[in-house]
Amino acid sequence: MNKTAIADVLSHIATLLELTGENPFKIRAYISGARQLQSLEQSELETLLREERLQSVKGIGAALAQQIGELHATGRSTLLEQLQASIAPGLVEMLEVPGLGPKKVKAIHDQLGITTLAELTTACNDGRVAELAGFGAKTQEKILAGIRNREAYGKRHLWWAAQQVAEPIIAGLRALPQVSQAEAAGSLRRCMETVGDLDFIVAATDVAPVVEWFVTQPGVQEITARGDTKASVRFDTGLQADLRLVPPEQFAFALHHFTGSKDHNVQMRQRALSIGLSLSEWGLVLSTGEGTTKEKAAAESLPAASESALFTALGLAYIPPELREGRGEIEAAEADALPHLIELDDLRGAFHNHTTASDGNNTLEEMTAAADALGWSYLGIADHSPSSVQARGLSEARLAEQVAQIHALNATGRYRTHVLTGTECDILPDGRLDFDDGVLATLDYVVVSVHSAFTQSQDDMTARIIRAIEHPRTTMLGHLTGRLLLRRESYALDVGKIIDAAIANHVVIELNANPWRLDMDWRHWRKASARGLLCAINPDAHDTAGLEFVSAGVNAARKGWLTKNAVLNTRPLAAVQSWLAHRRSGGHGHVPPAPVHG
DNA sequence: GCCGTTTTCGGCCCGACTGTTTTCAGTCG
Repeated sequence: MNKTAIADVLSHIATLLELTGENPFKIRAYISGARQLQSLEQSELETLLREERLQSVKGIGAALAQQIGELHATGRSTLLEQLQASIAPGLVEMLEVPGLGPKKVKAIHDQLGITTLAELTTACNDGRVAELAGFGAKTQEKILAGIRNREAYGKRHLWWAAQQVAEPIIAGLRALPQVSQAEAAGSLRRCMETVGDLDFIVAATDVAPVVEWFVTQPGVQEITARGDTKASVRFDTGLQADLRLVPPEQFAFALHHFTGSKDHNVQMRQRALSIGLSLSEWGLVLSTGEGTTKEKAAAESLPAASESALFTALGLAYIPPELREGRGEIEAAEADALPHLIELDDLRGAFHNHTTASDGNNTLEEMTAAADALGWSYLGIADHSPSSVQARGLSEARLAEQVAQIHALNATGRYRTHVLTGTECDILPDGRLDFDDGVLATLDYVVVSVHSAFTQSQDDMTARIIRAIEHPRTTMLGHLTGRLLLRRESYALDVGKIIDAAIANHVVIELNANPWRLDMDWRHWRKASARGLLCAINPDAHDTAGLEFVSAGVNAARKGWLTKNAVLNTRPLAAVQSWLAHRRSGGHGHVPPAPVHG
């Protein structure tokens, strides 16, 4: 089993342990172990297992090391099998119903003998659930509603879509006279690729009008909580949103707390404790003395007018929200070694875009005009190759015609944006490219992508892509895994091996910025970039509006700790042209390091 | 189950909200 599969098993064991009423800290140990494991590289895990040093990883002790070893070697867990034999799978499903936690599920099971959601629905309709101790009519109704809305409640949303809902709410909150500060927090602010719900943090003195405004927004279908410091609503799209109201002096602490991630917060609190302080959403206080953190925070919190001040108080450089994933950012901030992250304004153009020649919805000239309006120095056109019949892939002749059009367009000088000639060339099932070398040689660059035979084995797919990477005409690899967020999983492939091959062959890997893709995933970039992999942030635009997807790509790049220098399309046109020319001239494997700009 | 330069035992983040209670348990984040 690989580390992801093992981590999934450990998390599942934690869930099952919850249902048995186990010690919560034991459960937390399994969850934390799974997280630690996930943050290791597969190769690190192999090494640690081989050298029997797994227990050197913080959070993994004897028991977890044994579990992990067993799962790695055999793919099975005796503990998991024991738990599965004793717990009906329907109980795990019940945990997903909002309002139902392990205690209530256990009560429902033990006292009513219920093991499935269907039985639970019947029992609620019969009024039997309301009669249980600690339950009542409202709980029963909430369970029924939760089961009905399970799909919508549980669904995550693309960051791009959630951002569009959040933007007007933030603007509206800021416009209220009672509000001095308002920000979105949570996974939206951290720019996760998908978002579970929205969190808004508001500094206000008079809360009632703010709550009233919030719960009466268009699209609000249900108000699920409404108090003096918090209100929750659910939109008709299923997206949920929380509003949290704090006094102005607590704003920075609350914003930090609700931005998370959970891992980041745990580490921040540990860091605070290590220097004699206690950090909470309420403030930062001395960890000694009587009283709760909240009581002390109200009376004596160290002031923090901003998140920056909060980090400073803990001896840390400011950590941008995108990095707050508990993946080493606190250590880096302590050493003042955080990267200077790429910004949207750093981009000078992009390489992977489509026109009406293949499956795009805007013409070459419309796309160019749109790029010009964005201030781009260059726009790469990479329409599909012949094998992508469904996308009207270009024949050799049509490609030659398009290249001639591009040269003619550039010659007019009509746009400040220089158009580069490229192709998104299919990687055929055996790893050959879909155009002959001679055709590829007429282009400024070549993006290679998989669009067929998604069901190949991992070994075949990996070998196929590596063969394409080793092709001397290949400039960059498009959408590495083929995933569509919330819709389609990645095809099977060994990402590590492909990154190795790209670095060895000086091939760029694209960060496809289409909000449905964001592929290659941000989690791989930090290490890959440190090893010399060059990134290109490409919108994969199929219309003029699609060019703006690059902002989602920049978000993902920032999450991957990428700097401006790590991304090819931050370079000026001349530098990009000379880089591409060098690659075409057979500089294969001998490309000098990228010049440093800015 | 994990951890430890005060500890090998006794902690492990903790507060808001809801619904059920009549002082608090469970859930959530």
